[in-house]
Amino acid sequence: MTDPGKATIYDIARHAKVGIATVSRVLNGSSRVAEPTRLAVRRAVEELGWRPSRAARRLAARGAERPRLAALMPLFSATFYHAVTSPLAGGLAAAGIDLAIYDVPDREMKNRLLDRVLAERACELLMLCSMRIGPERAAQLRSLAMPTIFVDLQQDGFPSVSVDNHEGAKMQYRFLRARGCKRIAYVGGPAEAHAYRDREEGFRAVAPDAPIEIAAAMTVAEGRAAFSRLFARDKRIDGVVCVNDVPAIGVVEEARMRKRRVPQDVQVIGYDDQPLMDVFGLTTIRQPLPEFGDWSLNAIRRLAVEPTAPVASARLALSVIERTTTRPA
Amino acid sequence: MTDPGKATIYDIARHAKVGIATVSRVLNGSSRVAEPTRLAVRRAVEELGWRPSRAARRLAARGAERPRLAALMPLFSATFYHAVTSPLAGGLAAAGIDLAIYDVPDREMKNRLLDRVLAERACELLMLCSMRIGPERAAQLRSLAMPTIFVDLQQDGFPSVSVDNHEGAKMQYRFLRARGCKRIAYVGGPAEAHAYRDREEGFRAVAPDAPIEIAAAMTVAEGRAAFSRLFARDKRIDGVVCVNDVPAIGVVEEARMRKRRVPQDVQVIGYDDQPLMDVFGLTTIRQPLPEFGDWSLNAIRRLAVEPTAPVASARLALSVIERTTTRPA
DNA sequence: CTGTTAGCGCATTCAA
DNA sequence: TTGAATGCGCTAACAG
Repeated sequence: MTDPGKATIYDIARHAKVGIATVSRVLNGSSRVAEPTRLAVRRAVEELGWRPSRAARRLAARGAERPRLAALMPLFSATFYHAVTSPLAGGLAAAGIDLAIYDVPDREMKNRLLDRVLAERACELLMLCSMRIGPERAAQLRSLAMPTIFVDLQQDGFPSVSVDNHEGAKMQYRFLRARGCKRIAYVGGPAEAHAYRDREEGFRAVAPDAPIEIAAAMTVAEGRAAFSRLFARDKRIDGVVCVNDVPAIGVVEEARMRKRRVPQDVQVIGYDDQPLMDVFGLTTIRQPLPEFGDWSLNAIRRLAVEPTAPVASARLALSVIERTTTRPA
Repeated sequence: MTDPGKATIYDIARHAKVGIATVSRVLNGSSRVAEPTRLAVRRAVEELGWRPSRAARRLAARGAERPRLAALMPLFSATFYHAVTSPLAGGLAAAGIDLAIYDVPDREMKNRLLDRVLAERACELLMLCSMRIGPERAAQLRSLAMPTIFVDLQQDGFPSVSVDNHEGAKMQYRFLRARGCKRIAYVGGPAEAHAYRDREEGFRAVAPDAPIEIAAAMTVAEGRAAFSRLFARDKRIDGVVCVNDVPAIGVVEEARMRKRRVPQDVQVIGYDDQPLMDVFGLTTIRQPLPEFGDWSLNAIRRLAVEPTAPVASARLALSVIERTTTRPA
């Protein structure tokens, strides 16, 4: 029929031959309305495909508006995602702040979403996870006075909470070295992820010549495959640094499958300290993920009250969680 | 000063002794404004603590509004949460639907949030995960014509996607029986969770006299503790049905710690088939979690277009994933 | 029971 | 460069 979603209560009032107040009444189920008129209105609503306008309703309702946080993040990692959104969602609800989540699979989508969200002024607080922005975008955010925080990666000129991924990879390398490894290899992840790229760079910085294999999908199976390739290149590998715990599990499994004892023959160290890694006994780098969420929550609460408040960035400490895939010191 | 957030551009116009159009101009950085006036306005904005009204802006902007889905769910389980929101978030973005997520830690918060969201008409689509509602709430949703779907649990009169948790527990029990278990015990979860309670009821229905212990926080450690208690009550237990994979891991570990061989002496079956369970070799019940997300996405897309569209509920099939914590048939 | 009227807070012509 | 007026779509008095 008519362009759906464009009809207003005036249209349906005319169509049903009643006043707009009556329309509003049946729409809200408030006060009593004669059955015939109510039906006429309902029918008009159906026929015209009317849809309420949130904006108009909110405006007319005179109710206080809740600030809204738009959180853009790649949802590929269940643990990361949960670790940050869980404290956030709970705390924001208590603080009366709405949370809108947008999945950002790639850079193109990041820009599309950002354009949209900013153009529509869909939020008054912005949180960008695991991504960075260019200078023009930064300028835009500033000129719009949009309070923005970065999570997982640093961004010049904006508050952020992050860890030093370069340093994390170096810690992994040094740890294996200190445990006696002579031939250390690296299992990396997809370079699209800044964090993974940073880790790989950090590793490269301390071990320029070490062999590197990529586990693109970050699965256990890919970890196994990566170790197989590494092993084919050099059977004397005695240490493997992994960009993430999951492929690290695969590395351990495959090594054992090939009769290499872990940690006697090959030592393995992961990254993240995901759930259950203690049960596996995987030595790994712990990222304080819950603190990402806590910091974000506090920053957002602060900015919700005072959008121009200065917020100090946080660089969280990494630590080695020593378990049984590496030898005791 | 004045009640912050209550100031309008009229207030700041008066305060800065200019017209509201001018205020609007400096606020939007549009067209040229004399530097002195711009500063005056900026100052007024600061002093009055003015905050833009999303609703008014959207209304004035005349732009089309995106429908919004409010998703209420308990965020306690990372895997469940991720499995359903991930496909949803991606698909909704593509469909031009915004996703607002609300953490629902308990029933009280559920009602508070529902009251708020409905009162504020903060969304035009509603998704309720892992929860049910009473008749009065159902009537309210219907009278508001709020399209609502239920995920994880069935709700009479509304479309839902779910599995049969009663049946799942029975499958677990029967599976162990078929593998020769004579004395089967149950490790349950917190009764606040409908799904866990349903599973426990299902188990009870087939094994009225079996011992039951609860792992309240659903951790590996609690699984261990639960088995310890079970073991103290009856050393001849030869099968353990678990409400969830995580405590199941604890059960396996503790059993082995106590020199019970798994699966020779004690067989264990979990529930969920969470990530990495294949590596652990845990026999478990698989819930098709990604399908929860897919079904939800489709249902929401449908309802976004036609709010009154009839949507068929889905009851997804459970399956036993046989691994090495149970004996071969 | 129902229609008329007046805003809600802002962006935007249109004049000045 | 600026201000007054208009309208966005809806709710809520206020009359009838």
